[in-house]
Amino acid sequence: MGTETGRPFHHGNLRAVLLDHAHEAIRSGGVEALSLRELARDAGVSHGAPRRHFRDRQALVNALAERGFDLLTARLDAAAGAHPDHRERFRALAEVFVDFAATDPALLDLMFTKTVDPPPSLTEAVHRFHEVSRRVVLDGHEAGIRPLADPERTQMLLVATLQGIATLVGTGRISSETAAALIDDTTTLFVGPHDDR
Amino acid sequence: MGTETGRPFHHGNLRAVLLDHAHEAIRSGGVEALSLRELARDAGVSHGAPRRHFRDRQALVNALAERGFDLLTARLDAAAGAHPDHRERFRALAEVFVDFAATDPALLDLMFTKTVDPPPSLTEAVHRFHEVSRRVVLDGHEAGIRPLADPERTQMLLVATLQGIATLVGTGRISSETAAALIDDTTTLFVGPHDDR
DNA sequence: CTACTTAGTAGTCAATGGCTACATTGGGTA
DNA sequence: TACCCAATGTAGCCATTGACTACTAAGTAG
Repeated sequence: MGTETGRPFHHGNLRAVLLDHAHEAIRSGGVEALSLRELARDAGVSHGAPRRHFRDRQALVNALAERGFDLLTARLDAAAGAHPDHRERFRALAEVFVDFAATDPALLDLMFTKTVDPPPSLTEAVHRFHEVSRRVVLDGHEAGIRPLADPERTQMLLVATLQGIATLVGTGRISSETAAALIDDTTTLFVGPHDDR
Repeated sequence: MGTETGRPFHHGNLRAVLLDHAHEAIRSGGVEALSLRELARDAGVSHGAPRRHFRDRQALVNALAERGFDLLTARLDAAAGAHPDHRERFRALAEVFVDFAATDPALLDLMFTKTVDPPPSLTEAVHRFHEVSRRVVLDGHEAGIRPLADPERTQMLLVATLQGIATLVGTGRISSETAAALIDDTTTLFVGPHDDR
């Protein structure tokens, strides 16, 4: 997937190394702290080398966003697969989302920032990301759990809600405890009140 | 309000002019397109002048975020005041939010980006922003509209949801039409199904 | 073995943020 | 009124950066 060239050449796999360091850089310092030249230095290559893999700074940012979506999608997938019960699966999804935001606020920010002319690979990554919640919501819908009439819209509203909670956590405006409570509430709204008989 | 000095001095009111131009700049080009020197040129002052009003680039960004919150708060207030009916008031709030995102995606992005060590004035602006939805939700709660047990959490979840929808609109991932539909759905979830007798 | 493509290097340039020393201005006050 | 002083703006400087170009090295395919 993605635009991997993959084969070790002069350096090995510069592109992957650059992305790793870039990820690390934004984790401590935000997007603004990204510098192509610094990445080059970190990787031990000349300042022009990154240009062979990323047309410009924005291309690197886009690649990071794509990586972010792939990462989040993988975690959501794993969480969904680990819980057969719909309610638990739903909760697990939400928790993964919030955890992602708490761990990597800058990356989440990138992923939900407007990009003019996003590359097709990014658009595809976003699509794959939506597929996870889409499947979960559709499963619930078929099992009779229908908070709204249209499951497509339920899914979109769910993504919006989770992204919103995640953003509040990522920006430090609510605590992890509050976020956990909001996940409870979201679950109540989307799959109904807990049935503790 | 905020940190206005206000009195015309050498230039007039450089700070306000800089903020105006900055707002305009990010509207067409995002945060990355912000340049202190370009702002100075636009305002017809030397490149060092902005430094008297904003310690560094980040301070300008923070001031923009603050302005964004004040702007959004004012619009939300106006919308809330214009609708006595709870359901309509709720809808109006949501619509203002989404409209704001559609018009000013970069500003919304700023407002919900992590800031290390935000200035007190920004924190206060955020607080005032939360007050609007807080009051609306509490009013509804007292009128018996209680989607969740705790109104505080209802309010926070509402903000998260609206911010989420707004972000999806702002980033161009959903259309305005879809957003309108999601507002319907949000209203259904938070105020109950429409009662068309 | 040779030609071609990909990856990386080295040097250049304009623009930027941030710093410092200096000039100007207007309000408060002795 | 005259003076002082803090606020405001200026001018010059520097390191860093993103982007561009010409050149070199290294694999690969014919």
